[in-house]
Amino acid sequence: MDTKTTFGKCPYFTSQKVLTGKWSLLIMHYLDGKTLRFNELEKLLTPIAQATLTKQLRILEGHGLIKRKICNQIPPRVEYSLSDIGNEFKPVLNSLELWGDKYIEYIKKNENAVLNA
Amino acid sequence: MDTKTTFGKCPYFTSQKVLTGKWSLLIMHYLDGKTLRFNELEKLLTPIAQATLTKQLRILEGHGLIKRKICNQIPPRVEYSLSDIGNEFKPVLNSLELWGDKYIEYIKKNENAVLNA
DNA sequence: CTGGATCCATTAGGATACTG
DNA sequence: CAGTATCCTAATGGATCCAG
Repeated sequence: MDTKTTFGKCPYFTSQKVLTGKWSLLIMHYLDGKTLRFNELEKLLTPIAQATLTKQLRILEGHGLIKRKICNQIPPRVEYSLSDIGNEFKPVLNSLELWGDKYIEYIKKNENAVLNA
Repeated sequence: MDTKTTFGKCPYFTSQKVLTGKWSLLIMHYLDGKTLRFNELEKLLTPIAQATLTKQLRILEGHGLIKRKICNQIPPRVEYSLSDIGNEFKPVLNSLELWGDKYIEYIKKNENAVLNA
């Protein structure tokens, strides 16, 4: 069992491959139900570097999770949105958000515990 | 908004921080509902390197997601299991598994599409 | 059996400058 | 506006050797 064998077979390993990247979850979240321009994503993800955002978007697009629509205009306009399989990811985002909030609470309690110790 | 500001506030950013690591999701999955020894995890995660597994476990433990129980024996026995907050992660694992399987199907269809093109 | 300590190769993220 | 190209640094994963 090597990486290539596992990718495309184990759902966890495959997910982890797809979700690598410091910004991937946030991008998926922001595009959830919306269509955003490069510019708008950049602002939402401040302080992300422009080049970094481009790379992350290319990766997600390469994995088929997001769509890229180019409108030939001056100035250029490029719109990003979730693909079909990207939309299927919504339940993961929801459960992740719930857990993330619980975890943040857990951290706070833990900090207090440390302070009280 | 910088990294420190966001961590512990945005559930997505926080989750991503916690879930970094090539093996974290798989470890969480294997420990879901079970208690496993270092040795057993190592076999399940083949071909992971011993040192890598140790590091990943320390990271997850540091984030409070897993518990480490040391049984003073010869030979040594160390048992890993999910913590309370780690157990709360179960819904994420479930939705992730569902999506992962869908995504694997998607990849297969896509390969066929390419072949038929 | 578990895992610490090193060292190394690869990758990821980002700063910066430039372009249609 | 939405990139591309380049270079740089930090972080990650892993191989190897050693130890209680």
